[in-house]
Amino acid sequence: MTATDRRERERARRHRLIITAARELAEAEGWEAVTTRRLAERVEYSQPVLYGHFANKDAIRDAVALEGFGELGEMMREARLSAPASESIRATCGAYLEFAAMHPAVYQAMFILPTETKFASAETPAPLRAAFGELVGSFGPDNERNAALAELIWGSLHGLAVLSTGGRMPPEAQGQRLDLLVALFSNAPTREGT
Amino acid sequence: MTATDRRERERARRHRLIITAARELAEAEGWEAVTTRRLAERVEYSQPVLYGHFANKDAIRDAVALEGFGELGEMMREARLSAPASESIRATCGAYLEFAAMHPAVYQAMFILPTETKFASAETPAPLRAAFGELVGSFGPDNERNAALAELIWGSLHGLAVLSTGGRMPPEAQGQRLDLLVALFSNAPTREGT
DNA sequence: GTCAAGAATCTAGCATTGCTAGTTCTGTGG
DNA sequence: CCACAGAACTAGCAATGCTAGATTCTTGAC
Repeated sequence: MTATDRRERERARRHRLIITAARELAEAEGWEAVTTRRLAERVEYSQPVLYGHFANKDAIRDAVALEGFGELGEMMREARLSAPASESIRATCGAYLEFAAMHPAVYQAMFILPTETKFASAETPAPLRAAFGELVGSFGPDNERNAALAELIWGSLHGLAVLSTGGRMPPEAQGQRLDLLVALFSNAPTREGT
Repeated sequence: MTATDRRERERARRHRLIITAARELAEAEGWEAVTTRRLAERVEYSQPVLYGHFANKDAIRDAVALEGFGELGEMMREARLSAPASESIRATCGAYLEFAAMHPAVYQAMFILPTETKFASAETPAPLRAAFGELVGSFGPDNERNAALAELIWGSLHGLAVLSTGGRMPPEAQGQRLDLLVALFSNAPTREGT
């Protein structure tokens, strides 16, 4: 069945093509510029083929987001491993903010725009779990306390990322904010109470 | 000139009517349901009158946001004043999160959706400055250190607010997260370094 | 009171959007 | 070589933000 086999391969290739085209277009001109017509033109097919691959436009964005979760996890992992253990929080968080600044449109698809992707649930996709695991891991062993700290610092990082790329907070001072944030979280008491 | 005077009054009344109608519709069904047609129907005028009051649809949303900044500042102020001084950070931050949870659509217009409103600039509208001032004030006198802490905690609060209302973080645990956040920020050293 | 000037408001329409029904083309198996 | 299945396209629908042009309504001079 090499015939249908080849078809399968070509189909997968086109699937990837659509995702990367959407990503590039979004990164270049923002998600509001990603219309089904422009996207179709970009991949050199007509609109209906997009719907042969994805249920609707949002599903395409979700696919871009999923790709992003993988990359984000990878970036945080590498940053943590290539830094001394005493700096693992700082390195991981720095990688997070760097990713958000480098790929604002992908970041938007992951964490800002409406999505069908399930967070903190049984159906949460593996790359997302892995990325969050990196954040927890930077605090040490995976126990309840570190998970809580990781969740909180994730919230903080997300806030900083989104407010600065959205022009609501001066982006220049992001480094200082990160320093301050890491300092506060490193002072965290080992048990609750002082 | 009571004639033109009355016209002026009616015009102002309708201006307010449009804003509150947009707000209610957004809060009830989300901003994507706020179309110019539905909004026009709701205020019982035709579409073009909307454009006699606002440059475009986004300007209506910005007007809703501006109203929100006033209310948020007010809420934080009241919370801080009716709490013991030792709890002012906690009270102010609690009010922030409460506002975000109570008025998700308004919060979205203020801090998430694209906007023409200038943040951290000379043209920043007074209600926005006042609201941020409340946050700074909860840390004590308005100096550089407290401003930096306020900016950072604002980022953190925003992250928590947006991730929990967006279904990306379980909303039930918001109280615990707030406790943890406030504990970390209360431990902040007075001068940089340990 | 009448009637033209000007303001206020509406109707109707444009271009663009996401999505799809129905037709045409293409390549494969007999 | 041909009939047929699947793939791709054309053309269109309903809804969107916004606006030009027609229409109605108010106002003030005579």
